[in-house]
Amino acid sequence: MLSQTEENYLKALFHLTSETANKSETGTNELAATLNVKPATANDMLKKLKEKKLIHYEKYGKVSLTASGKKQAIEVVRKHRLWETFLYDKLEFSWDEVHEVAEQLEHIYSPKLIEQLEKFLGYPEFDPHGDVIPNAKGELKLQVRKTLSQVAVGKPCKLVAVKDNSASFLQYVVKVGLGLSSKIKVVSRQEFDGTMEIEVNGKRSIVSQKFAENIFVV
Amino acid sequence: MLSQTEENYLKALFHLTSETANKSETGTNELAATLNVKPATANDMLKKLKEKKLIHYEKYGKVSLTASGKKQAIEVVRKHRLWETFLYDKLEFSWDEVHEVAEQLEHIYSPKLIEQLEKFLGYPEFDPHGDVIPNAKGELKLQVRKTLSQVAVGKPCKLVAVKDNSASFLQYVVKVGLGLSSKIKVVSRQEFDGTMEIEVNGKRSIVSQKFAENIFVV
DNA sequence: ATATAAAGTTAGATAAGCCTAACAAAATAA
DNA sequence: TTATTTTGTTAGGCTTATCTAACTTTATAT
Repeated sequence: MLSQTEENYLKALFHLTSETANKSETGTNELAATLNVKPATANDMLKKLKEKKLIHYEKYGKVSLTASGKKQAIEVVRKHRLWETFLYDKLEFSWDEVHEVAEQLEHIYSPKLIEQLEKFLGYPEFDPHGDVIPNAKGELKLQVRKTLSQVAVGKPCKLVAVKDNSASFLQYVVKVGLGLSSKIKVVSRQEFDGTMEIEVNGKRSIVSQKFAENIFVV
Repeated sequence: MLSQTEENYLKALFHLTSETANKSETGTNELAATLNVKPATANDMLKKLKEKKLIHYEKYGKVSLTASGKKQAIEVVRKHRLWETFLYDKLEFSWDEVHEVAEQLEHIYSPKLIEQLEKFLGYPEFDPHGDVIPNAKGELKLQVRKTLSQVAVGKPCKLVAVKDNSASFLQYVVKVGLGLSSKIKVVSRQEFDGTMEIEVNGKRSIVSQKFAENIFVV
């Protein structure tokens, strides 16, 4: 069985090499930065994960998950998202509070627990941030979605998910009046720096390009 | 904050020095045996816990919890029992399955999680094994109860809790036809080895003294 | 009252996961 | 195409929690 640390490395690799991230490989430094460890530490773990055949990796080369590594990473993601849903739906946690606790809960080992939790929650398809919850087989629907920053001026769209799950970002999102399924209209965009004006329920706000890049819409 | 390991040592010390165990102190070897580690390992941890003022301990002396240590131990017990209740009441876990998973869940850190979980469960007083769940202040009702082995022949009694929480014991308990609140009549007892015959719902069984010592009744 | 047994302690080792400092390779820019 | 910057690796150390083996203290039994 994998240690919590190993699970965290696999999960980070999964996120860094997913469709959402638009690339299929990553490097030691990027991985280290994601996990808040030094490159030397990440390097040690890469050797270990390669040894266990969970990643493709050669010295000085790029890193990607093997089928086995991806399967295990998805299982962690599945647990994370189910727990987030539990906290949000059943325990009155807010959008920005669920992530941190789910980071701990995702490492609990008990197949029956996850099975029953999923059943108890009514086999949810999406977590509170709008992300797809992989099913028990590790399959996850590919979502067609773009970021708010890619929407044309004048176009209405709907928020389906957020990219960043940090409390600070989510609190900001709420402050602008946004939530899952919010309808957004792009009023204008600055050519210079991508800053845009948006309208949500009649309320207008100015948001940065960085902000808009972290909002997924359809 | 305490490590999982430290929490486990405190919990073990709590159980070994509780009213139920009929003593207020324990030793290195007993503690080590409970936690399935070697005495040398337990000894190291005792020094560390003393340093943190969580236990009373002097070289070659007996061990007991300080007020601070007891408070933290009870918090772990509280979490353990709330999670057991969750698994049993909400996720269809059986009597003998809850303990193992709760051993993992009890170490999740999130005050809000426990608060909300307790509320969600309807502020339960007892866990699935009949043990009292400490409240948020760390208070726990002292239960007056004796073991089945102490019941006089001919006396009827009611199962209120079990001492051993292992799956093997609990499965045996179920096999004999027992569960929480089961009514038991002591039919006879062997003077020689304490083996007793009991009757549960009209069904008679022979049980060992060791078995009877692990059943709490009123 | 002393010998033996039981309980407890110490020293030194190991593995996981992290670090810093020094170095090597690869990518980029002049 | 060479110099510089970025990226990645190695070597050696630290901490936590574990172990074994040897030793010491306390308790028990004759």
